[in-house]
Amino acid sequence: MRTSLQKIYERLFAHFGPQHWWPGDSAFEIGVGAILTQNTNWSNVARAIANLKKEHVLHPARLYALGSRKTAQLIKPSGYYRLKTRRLRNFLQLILSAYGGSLTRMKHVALPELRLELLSVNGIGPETADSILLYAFDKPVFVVDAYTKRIFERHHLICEEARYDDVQAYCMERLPKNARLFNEFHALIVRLGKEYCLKNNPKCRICPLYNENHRDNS
DNA sequence: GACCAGGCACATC
DNA sequence: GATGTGCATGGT
Repeated sequence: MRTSLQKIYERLFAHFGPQHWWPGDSAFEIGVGAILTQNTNWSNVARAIANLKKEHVLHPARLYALGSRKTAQLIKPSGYYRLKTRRLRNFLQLILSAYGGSLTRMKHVALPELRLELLSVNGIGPETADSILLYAFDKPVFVVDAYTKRIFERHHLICEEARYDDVQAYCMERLPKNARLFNEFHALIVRLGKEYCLKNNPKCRICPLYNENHRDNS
Protein backbone atom coordinates (compact mmCIF):
# COMPACT_ATOMS: atom_id res chain seq x y z
CA MET A 1 0.00 0.00 0.00
CA ARG A 2 1.20 3.49 -0.84
CA THR A 3 1.65 5.84 2.11
CA SER A 4 0.83 9.56 2.06
CA LEU A 5 4.57 10.18 1.94
CA GLN A 6 4.84 8.21 -1.30
CA LYS A 7 1.99 10.23 -2.73
CA ILE A 8 3.80 13.43 -1.78
CA TYR A 9 6.92 12.16 -3.49
CA GLU A 10 4.97 11.31 -6.62
CA ARG A 11 3.34 14.72 -6.68
CA LEU A 12 6.67 16.49 -6.30
CA PHE A 13 8.31 14.35 -8.96
CA ALA A 14 5.43 14.95 -11.37
CA HIS A 15 5.71 18.69 -10.75
CA PHE A 16 9.48 19.23 -10.78
CA GLY A 17 10.90 16.15 -12.52
CA PRO A 18 14.30 14.59 -11.67
CA GLN A 19 16.75 16.86 -9.85
CA HIS A 20 19.99 15.01 -10.71
CA TRP A 21 21.56 15.26 -7.25
CA TRP A 22 24.16 15.59 -5.80
CA PRO A 23 26.00 18.09 -8.00
CA GLY A 24 29.58 16.75 -7.91
CA ASP A 25 31.95 14.60 -9.94
CA SER A 26 33.26 12.33 -7.17
CA ALA A 27 32.42 10.96 -3.74
CA PHE A 28 35.11 13.20 -2.28
CA GLU A 29 33.71 16.31 -3.93
CA ILE A 30 30.28 15.45 -2.52
CA GLY A 31 31.71 15.03 0.97
CA VAL A 32 33.49 18.37 0.77
CA GLY A 33 30.31 19.99 -0.53
CA ALA A 34 28.27 18.49 2.32
CA ILE A 35 30.51 20.20 4.88
CA LEU A 36 30.78 23.48 3.00
CA THR A 37 27.01 23.81 2.52
CA GLN A 38 26.26 23.78 6.25
CA ASN A 39 23.88 26.71 6.81
CA THR A 40 25.06 28.17 3.53
CA ASN A 41 23.62 28.94 0.11
CA TRP A 42 24.79 26.45 -2.51
CA SER A 43 25.96 29.13 -4.96
CA ASN A 44 28.57 30.21 -2.40
CA VAL A 45 29.68 26.59 -1.98
CA ALA A 46 30.00 26.20 -5.75
CA ARG A 47 32.48 29.09 -5.82
CA ALA A 48 34.56 27.49 -3.09
CA ILE A 49 34.58 24.13 -4.87
CA ALA A 50 35.53 25.82 -8.15
CA ASN A 51 38.52 27.36 -6.34
CA LEU A 52 39.59 23.94 -5.04
CA LYS A 53 39.26 22.43 -8.53
CA LYS A 54 41.23 25.24 -10.09
CA GLU A 55 44.09 24.50 -7.67
CA HIS A 56 43.74 20.75 -8.32
CA VAL A 57 43.32 19.97 -4.63
CA LEU A 58 39.93 18.27 -4.69
CA HIS A 59 41.69 15.13 -3.56
CA PRO A 60 42.13 13.96 0.08
CA ALA A 61 45.93 13.83 0.37
CA ARG A 62 46.54 16.95 -1.72
CA LEU A 63 43.94 18.97 0.18
CA TYR A 64 45.39 17.91 3.51
CA ALA A 65 48.90 18.74 2.36
CA LEU A 66 47.71 22.18 1.28
CA GLY A 67 47.44 23.24 4.92
CA SER A 68 44.88 25.25 6.85
CA ARG A 69 45.78 28.77 5.79
CA LYS A 70 45.62 28.12 2.04
CA THR A 71 42.51 25.95 2.38
CA ALA A 72 40.73 28.71 4.28
CA GLN A 73 41.61 31.17 1.57
CA LEU A 74 40.19 28.94 -1.17
CA ILE A 75 36.93 28.11 0.59
CA LYS A 76 36.33 31.66 1.81
CA PRO A 77 33.27 32.26 -0.46
CA SER A 78 31.37 29.47 1.35
CA GLY A 79 31.37 31.44 4.61
CA TYR A 80 32.41 30.31 8.13
CA TYR A 81 35.68 29.56 6.39
CA ARG A 82 37.91 29.16 9.46
CA LEU A 83 35.41 26.81 11.08
CA LYS A 84 34.87 24.85 7.87
CA THR A 85 38.61 24.51 7.29
CA ARG A 86 38.87 22.76 10.66
CA ARG A 87 35.86 20.57 9.86
CA LEU A 88 37.21 19.64 6.43
CA ARG A 89 40.56 18.70 7.95
CA ASN A 90 38.87 16.56 10.60
CA PHE A 91 37.04 14.74 7.78
CA LEU A 92 40.32 14.39 5.86
CA GLN A 93 42.06 12.89 8.88
CA LEU A 94 39.41 10.17 9.03
CA ILE A 95 39.70 9.42 5.30
CA LEU A 96 43.49 9.37 5.38
CA SER A 97 44.08 7.58 8.67
CA ALA A 98 41.34 4.94 8.48
CA TYR A 99 41.11 4.39 4.71
CA GLY A 100 44.45 5.46 3.29
CA GLY A 101 42.69 8.28 1.42
CA SER A 102 40.41 5.88 -0.49
CA LEU A 103 36.72 6.80 -0.62
CA THR A 104 36.16 3.50 -2.43
CA ARG A 105 37.39 1.58 0.61
CA MET A 106 35.26 3.79 2.82
CA LYS A 107 32.15 3.00 0.75
CA HIS A 108 32.47 -0.70 1.55
CA VAL A 109 31.85 -0.16 5.27
CA ALA A 110 28.35 -1.12 6.45
CA LEU A 111 25.89 1.74 6.83
CA PRO A 112 25.38 1.79 10.64
CA GLU A 113 29.12 1.55 11.32
CA LEU A 114 30.05 4.21 8.75
CA ARG A 115 27.34 6.56 10.05
CA LEU A 116 28.74 6.33 13.59
CA GLU A 117 32.24 6.89 12.27
CA LEU A 118 31.20 10.03 10.37
CA LEU A 119 29.27 11.32 13.40
CA SER A 120 32.38 10.91 15.53
CA VAL A 121 34.11 13.59 13.42
CA ASN A 122 33.90 17.01 15.03
CA GLY A 123 31.95 19.16 12.59
CA ILE A 124 29.93 16.35 11.01
CA GLY A 125 26.43 16.21 12.47
CA PRO A 126 23.47 14.04 11.44
CA GLU A 127 22.51 15.93 8.27
CA THR A 128 26.06 16.15 6.94
CA ALA A 129 26.75 12.49 7.78
CA ASP A 130 23.55 11.32 6.08
CA SER A 131 24.18 13.51 3.02
CA ILE A 132 27.60 11.92 2.62
CA LEU A 133 26.19 8.41 3.17
CA LEU A 134 23.38 8.88 0.65
CA TYR A 135 24.92 11.07 -2.03
CA ALA A 136 28.57 10.03 -1.92
CA PHE A 137 28.16 6.35 -0.96
CA ASP A 138 24.65 5.43 -2.21
CA LYS A 139 23.59 4.21 1.24
CA PRO A 140 19.81 4.15 1.86
CA VAL A 141 19.38 6.85 4.53
CA PHE A 142 16.81 9.62 4.44
CA VAL A 143 18.40 13.07 4.76
CA VAL A 144 16.48 15.52 6.94
CA ASP A 145 17.16 19.23 6.66
CA ALA A 146 15.58 22.52 7.66
CA TYR A 147 13.28 22.43 4.61
CA THR A 148 12.10 18.91 5.42
CA LYS A 149 11.17 19.90 8.96
CA ARG A 150 9.53 23.15 7.92
CA ILE A 151 7.50 21.64 5.07
CA PHE A 152 6.43 18.46 6.87
CA GLU A 153 5.47 20.45 9.94
CA ARG A 154 3.48 22.92 7.84
CA HIS A 155 1.61 20.02 6.27
CA HIS A 156 0.95 18.46 9.70
CA LEU A 157 2.94 15.31 9.02
CA ILE A 158 5.21 15.82 12.02
CA CYS A 159 4.92 17.88 15.19
CA GLU A 160 6.92 20.98 15.99
CA GLU A 161 8.95 19.17 18.67
CA ALA A 162 10.15 16.43 16.29
CA ARG A 163 13.94 16.19 16.27
CA TYR A 164 16.26 15.00 13.50
CA ASP A 165 16.05 11.30 14.32
CA ASP A 166 12.27 11.49 14.79
CA VAL A 167 11.72 12.99 11.34
CA GLN A 168 14.13 10.54 9.76
CA ALA A 169 12.39 7.57 11.40
CA TYR A 170 8.99 8.93 10.34
CA CYS A 171 10.13 9.01 6.71
CA MET A 172 12.02 5.73 6.66
CA GLU A 173 9.15 3.81 8.24
CA ARG A 174 6.84 4.98 5.47
CA LEU A 175 9.03 4.54 2.41
CA PRO A 176 10.75 1.59 0.76
CA LYS A 177 14.42 1.44 1.76
CA ASN A 178 15.75 2.69 -1.55
CA ALA A 179 18.74 5.02 -1.97
CA ARG A 180 17.52 6.18 -5.37
CA LEU A 181 14.16 7.21 -3.88
CA PHE A 182 15.74 8.93 -0.86
CA ASN A 183 18.14 10.77 -3.16
CA GLU A 184 15.39 12.18 -5.37
CA PHE A 185 12.98 12.87 -2.51
CA HIS A 186 15.40 15.00 -0.54
CA ALA A 187 16.43 16.91 -3.66
CA LEU A 188 12.76 17.55 -4.47
CA ILE A 189 12.10 18.79 -0.94
CA VAL A 190 14.96 21.27 -1.24
CA ARG A 191 13.66 22.38 -4.65
CA LEU A 192 10.18 22.87 -3.18
CA GLY A 193 11.57 24.72 -0.18
CA LYS A 194 13.62 27.07 -2.29
CA GLU A 195 10.80 27.90 -4.67
CA TYR A 196 7.72 27.96 -2.48
CA CYS A 197 8.30 27.58 1.21
CA LEU A 198 10.79 30.25 2.17
CA LYS A 199 10.11 31.78 5.56
CA ASN A 200 7.14 34.16 5.43
CA ASN A 201 6.74 33.62 1.72
CA PRO A 202 3.08 33.87 0.72
CA LYS A 203 3.88 31.74 -2.35
CA CYS A 204 3.74 28.81 0.07
CA ARG A 205 -0.04 28.84 -0.44
CA ILE A 206 0.34 27.85 -4.08
CA CYS A 207 2.95 25.18 -3.47
CA PRO A 208 2.29 21.85 -5.22
CA LEU A 209 1.59 20.20 -1.86
CA TYR A 210 -0.87 22.72 -0.56
CA ASN A 211 -3.92 20.56 -1.13
CA GLU A 212 -2.30 17.39 0.13
CA ASN A 213 -4.39 15.45 2.67
CA HIS A 214 -3.19 16.92 5.95
CA ARG A 215 -4.83 14.40 8.22
CA ASP A 216 -3.52 11.27 6.53
CA ASN A 217 -0.78 9.98 8.80
CA SER A 218 -0.46 6.58 7.20
C1' DG B 1 20.51 47.64 5.59
C1' DA B 2 17.91 43.59 6.97
C1' DC B 3 17.13 38.99 6.11
C1' DC B 4 18.28 34.51 4.47
C1' DA B 5 20.99 30.21 3.25
C1' DG B 6 20.92 22.25 1.88
C1' DG B 7 24.31 22.95 10.50
C1' DC B 8 27.13 22.12 14.22
C1' DA B 9 29.49 22.49 18.65
C1' DC B 10 29.78 24.43 22.89
C1' DA B 11 28.46 27.04 27.19
C1' DT B 12 25.14 27.60 30.51
C1' DC B 13 21.20 26.74 33.21
C1' DG C 1 17.34 18.42 27.77
C1' DA C 2 16.38 22.91 26.45
C1' DT C 3 17.98 27.26 25.03
C1' DG C 4 21.29 30.76 23.32
C1' DT C 5 25.38 31.96 20.73
C1' DG C 6 29.36 32.09 17.44
C1' DC C 7 30.70 31.08 13.01
C1' DA C 8 30.95 34.63 7.61
C1' DT C 9 30.05 35.02 2.79
C1' DG C 10 27.09 36.62 -1.07
C1' DG C 11 22.22 37.12 -3.06
C1' DT C 12 17.68 39.44 -2.71
